Amino acid sequence: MFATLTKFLDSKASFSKDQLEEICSFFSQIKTKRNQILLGFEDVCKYYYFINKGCVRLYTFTADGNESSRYFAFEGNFVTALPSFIDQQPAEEFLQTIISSELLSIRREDFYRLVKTLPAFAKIYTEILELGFIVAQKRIYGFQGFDALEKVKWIIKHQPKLLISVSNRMAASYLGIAPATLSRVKAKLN
Amino acid sequence: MFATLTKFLDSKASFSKDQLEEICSFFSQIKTKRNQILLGFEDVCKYYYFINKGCVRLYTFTADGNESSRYFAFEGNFVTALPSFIDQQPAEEFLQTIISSELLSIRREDFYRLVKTLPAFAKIYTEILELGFIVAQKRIYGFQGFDALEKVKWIIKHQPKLLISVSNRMAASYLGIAPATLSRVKAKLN
DNA sequence: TCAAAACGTTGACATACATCAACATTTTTC
DNA sequence: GAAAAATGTTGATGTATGTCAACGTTTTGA
Repeated sequence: MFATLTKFLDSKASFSKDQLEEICSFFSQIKTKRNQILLGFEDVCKYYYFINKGCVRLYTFTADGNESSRYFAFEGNFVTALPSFIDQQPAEEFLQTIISSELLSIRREDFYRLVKTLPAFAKIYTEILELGFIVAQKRIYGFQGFDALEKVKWIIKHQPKLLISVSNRMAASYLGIAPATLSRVKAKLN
Repeated sequence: MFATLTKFLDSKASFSKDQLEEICSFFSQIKTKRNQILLGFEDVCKYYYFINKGCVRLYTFTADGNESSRYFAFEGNFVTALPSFIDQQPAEEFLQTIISSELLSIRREDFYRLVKTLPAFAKIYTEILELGFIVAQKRIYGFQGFDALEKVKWIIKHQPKLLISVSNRMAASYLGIAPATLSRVKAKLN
């Protein structure tokens, strides 16, 4: 149950067996269904999730009422609605398992207690923040000045898993284009 | 010379007089001219900057060769090309003082030494990361689904300083619209 | 202080892409 | 396993905004 998590932790910093056990003791397993909402819009986010199996999507609605996907997290990664998790304000996004998934959740208090008490865990948190920042920046700024075709090519190159694992509609909403446009671009690429 | 910086630090965490002095001792003052480049594209970023006076812009060029402004930092704030600063890869952006400015710079090694040795300073760094992440997310995702008019209204509401302090061209490139479009939208708002 | 450069504004025009709709296909659910 | 719902595809059409150009104004730097 904790194999993937301990492997992840070990790859990022060095922990003793006891420490790993202590960390794992704070996580509970959750099984979710397809399209299950983990966090609703304007909920305050209380949990950090580690994905044992499945896929979690972060998404929201734009001003004109369209879905906008922000992030897809797959097996072996942490995910949460970070802004809300950090400052405990109502989230401006949803967390959803788009396929039936197996997650490990840790409560915010426990998470921050680990950050406070285990320097190696604090280091992992810093890395998550740094990496999250970098990835978000690259993704978003990388798209600036790209037309639909270039966006699709970019995503095929940098996140090939995405177009395979995720519906056209969701992928399109991640790329910031209409599903019809994505469909046409894909046709052009064959 | 360090008044603004110590005020900033004190507002974020508690330091002893000695600690503040130690921290300040790592900063050197720089005076820059209008449009001076602090960090070129593909340079590796070695410094964190604190702005005593002036304004620093983070910008890059899009695939189609247009300038794209990512961030404007004003007096009393830290700024750097974070992705490059963190992982020491060539920056995919420029750092520039758009008006003549007075900065305090700290070298990366010194910065991380402070993070390592002073828990209060580490806390500030974590906060910078968290806040940077949140601000970047809100800004960028906030614009999704906005047309030009809505973007301009948003910026007037949330960063009123920006349209005043910054040229039309730069503001437009921050909003992801053409200068001509910004001009037209502003005319419409009067 | 003045010439030169940069910038802002406005109009005419072009175009990528959204939207809508109709139909085909796949997936879900009971 | 059949009916229903969701999704993907393709065509026709509209529109917001980019681009280009011309001109007036402001800023700059020697």
